[in-house]
Amino acid sequence: MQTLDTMLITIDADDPRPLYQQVADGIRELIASGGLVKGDPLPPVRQLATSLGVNMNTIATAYRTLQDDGLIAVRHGAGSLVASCTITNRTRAELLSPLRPALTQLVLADWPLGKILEAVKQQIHLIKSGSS
Amino acid sequence: MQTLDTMLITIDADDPRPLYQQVADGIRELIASGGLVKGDPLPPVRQLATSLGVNMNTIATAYRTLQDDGLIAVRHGAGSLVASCTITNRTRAELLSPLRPALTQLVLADWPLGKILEAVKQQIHLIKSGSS
Amino acid sequence: MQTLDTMLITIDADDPRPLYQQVADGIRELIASGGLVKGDPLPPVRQLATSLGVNMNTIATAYRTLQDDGLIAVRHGAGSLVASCTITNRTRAELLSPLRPALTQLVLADWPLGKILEAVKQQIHLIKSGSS
Amino acid sequence: MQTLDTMLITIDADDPRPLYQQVADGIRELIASGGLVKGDPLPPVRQLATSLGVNMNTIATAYRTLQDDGLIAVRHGAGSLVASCTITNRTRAELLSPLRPALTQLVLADWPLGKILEAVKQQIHLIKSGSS
DNA sequence: GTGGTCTAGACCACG
DNA sequence: GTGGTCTAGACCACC
Repeated sequence: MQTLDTMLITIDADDPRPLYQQVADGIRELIASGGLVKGDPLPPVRQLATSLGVNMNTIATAYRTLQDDGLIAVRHGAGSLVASCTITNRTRAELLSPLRPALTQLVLADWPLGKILEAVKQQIHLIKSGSS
Repeated sequence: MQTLDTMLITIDADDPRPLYQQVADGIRELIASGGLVKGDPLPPVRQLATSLGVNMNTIATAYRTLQDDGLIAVRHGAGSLVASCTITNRTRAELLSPLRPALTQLVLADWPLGKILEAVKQQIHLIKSGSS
Repeated sequence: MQTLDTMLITIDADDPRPLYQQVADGIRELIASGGLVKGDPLPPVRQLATSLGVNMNTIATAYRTLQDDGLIAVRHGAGSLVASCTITNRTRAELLSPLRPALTQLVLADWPLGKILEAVKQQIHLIKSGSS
Repeated sequence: MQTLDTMLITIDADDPRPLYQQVADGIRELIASGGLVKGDPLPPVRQLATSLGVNMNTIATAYRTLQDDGLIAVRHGAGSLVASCTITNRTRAELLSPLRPALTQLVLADWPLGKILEAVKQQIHLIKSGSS
């Protein structure tokens, strides 16, 4: 059981992703890292909104996205909580397709295979440990 | 030297990426795979547009993106060509940041590290060989 | 005369209906099935609330809804009871309007008329027999 | 091929459904009736919004709902169109569950089975013919 | 007090 | 000109 105070999500205006997706991705990482486990409550929409300095609706959209993923449950009038820590019902192709352009950039930057794998391993470690 | 007819870029309306980015990513993969090398001409904007069934501006935007990468040179009135086969001027963080959310999905899907690395190796191989 | 212990109402967090309406609908089905008849007492708000694991106000709202239907009588300080087993004062249009979107879904799912009528017959039988 | 002018969707402030759902349900009926077929363009978000006297975002939400159903395709910057005329990937239980409370009301109103079936047949006919 | 919905209006991304 | 995103603020439904 985790207190909500550990919610460390950062919003970056220069990030190409829309704000609500940055928030959703941030919470996904928190769940992936074990920082949030099944049953943990999420902060109220309004609280997280003021805490991150964004609009209420932005957070609501992020929560709706996570609800569609089956990762969280939003209970009208009673707050939201982590419903599951794993994503299922997603095909291998759907999971891998966002990887393609990201890896293409590394190939074009002339990174050798070993360096890429090393970086991937490091990123996964960072995700699982909940760092930066 | 490669003829332009081998340009095999596929556009998918269900892909979350905007069309212009699908086009740009497609050309990036062609360059990464060696299917296009330095000096190779790119098809005229109009021709690629009609060939892919998209708007001319969509292709123009894609070319502009690639120009910003330094990968292609757009010569007003004289067509475009591949200017370089490697991306430089990109920080390690910029290159790795799109990897984060893609890998988070795999972690949430409960893929073990080995399976992820195997998939990454396979994807890189597909990119370098210019497959699917 | 029916004892209250046979109250078998199930609450489902994934149901799109609000909790109070699930409770009200459940009691409506119990009355429609003959599981509760005119004069039968309903469980006290507090008891049903703890029994279903929901808030007291949720039950109170459900009872108020049923009272508006004329199905139950809520006597301050003396418990509630089934006041009638039939709904009146409802226009044909009011009764049929919730059917429209439900049937539209079946039409969009390409169910032939016969299959829909069969399913309707089965559902009515389930309601009248008080099953699942 | 249908012109957009035939879009006859009515918004009712007294309807318990939220506005965006009334719009989505209205378009679902238009598709179910054959008034809109695969490939038909939908009116631009802004146009339908002013035409119905609601906010742009309300229509955008309705369109997003229909997109999630797979019924329409929304193409950023290029309008929306009907992508399919049938709903799939929905379990029998999911399709039938909204029928339960609607039928319960009719049972409580003491409608005999025959009258209910007759009304259901009529409603389906109205849906398929695109009437009121 | 919680989340849901809606509005008006702005700005941006896209085709 | 299209749809997407975001804001500020309001009101309602729900628990």
